[in-house]
Amino acid sequence: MPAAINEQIIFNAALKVMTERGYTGATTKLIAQEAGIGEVTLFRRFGNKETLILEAMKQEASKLEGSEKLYSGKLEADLTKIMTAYQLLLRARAALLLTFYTEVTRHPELATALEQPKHTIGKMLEMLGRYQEEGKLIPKDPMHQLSELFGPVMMLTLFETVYQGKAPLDVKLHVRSFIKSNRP
Amino acid sequence: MPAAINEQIIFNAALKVMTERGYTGATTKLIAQEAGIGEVTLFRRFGNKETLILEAMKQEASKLEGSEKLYSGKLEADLTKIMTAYQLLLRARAALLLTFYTEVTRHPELATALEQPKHTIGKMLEMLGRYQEEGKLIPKDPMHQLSELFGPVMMLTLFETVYQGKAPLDVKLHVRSFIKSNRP
DNA sequence: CAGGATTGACAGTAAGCACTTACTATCTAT
DNA sequence: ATAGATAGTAAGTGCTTACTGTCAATCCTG
Repeated sequence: MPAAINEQIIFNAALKVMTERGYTGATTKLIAQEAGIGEVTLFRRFGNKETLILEAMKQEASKLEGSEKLYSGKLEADLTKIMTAYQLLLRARAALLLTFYTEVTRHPELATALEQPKHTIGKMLEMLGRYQEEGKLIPKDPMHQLSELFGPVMMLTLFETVYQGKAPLDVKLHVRSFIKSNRP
Repeated sequence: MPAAINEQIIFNAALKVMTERGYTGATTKLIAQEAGIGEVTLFRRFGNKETLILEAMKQEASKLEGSEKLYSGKLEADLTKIMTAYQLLLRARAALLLTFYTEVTRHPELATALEQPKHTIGKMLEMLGRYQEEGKLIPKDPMHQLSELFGPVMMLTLFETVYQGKAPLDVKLHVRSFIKSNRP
């Protein structure tokens, strides 16, 4: 039943299969099945598997782009805001992020899909640096400070699949605790 | 040149190849090459690939076993000790742990290899609970507290491969900061 | 030094992979 | 109504995979 195929359907299928089975495990046959289309269509549209996966990854990564500005001058509000968004994203896409990460080290061609997230992290580091300059945070490597914020949430979310039944971290409390130990 | 083959050589090769290429990517041919033995030997010794990988994973996981007791009564010393050990382990085996984790969700047969790490984590949670009872730590979900300790180190280590040139977290400072925000 | 055990080397099998080719069917725009 | 673009189906290519069988060479033990 030929009709114009929405690329989003293909991307979603590709990412879903790749999340479940990794890069090599995500066969074109399975992706086509998941998307409900013919396998040949994938090659007609994207040329090869690598391009298909890469475009799907890039498109997903582009969703990270928070167009809003991170810095407002109110430290606790800013941190709570990005942490809430990050926790949501992580809970929804934890497995995908992990797969992204491990597969990128194995297939360096896929690294271009990481530029967007890198940029977003850069903006967060800038924000922390600015609060440091204002004397609202201890001056230290902003990357370390970011790890103190995001690391616990990341770890809890990842462990959720193995150690089930754990309540998620309370973001507001966590931010307050972070500020408490990072206040000059 | 036939001679009794040390199993450790095979396990190391299997884990190295699997770390670099994942479960399906770790072909028996590559593992044999890495170990410097004939591919057929692998099947004679382990029967099939799954058993080989599983035994290699289990053997590696068993090294996590800290026979020493975690609780000494001195909070800061205890935390610093396990954090130092953990950071070392993570820096050496970050990619392996990540591969463990992602592959386990894809090949549930491999899950038995996770029992040892689970047990070790359980003992850490016990230790934190005990310090909570003594009033040396805020009472809260020990898993959350553990995430505050390990999460930042984990995140920094994982990001090291992508964002290079970052100085590792100072464990002593991190522990002190953790105690500061988790003191009643 | 004899003999059982273990090895490597070589060959081969069935299945699955990415990808191609050839053809037919449907939709859309004119 | 027709042409061009896009879809599905079916078959097949060459390669790689896990795994098996066979056999001679080498080691370790008694």
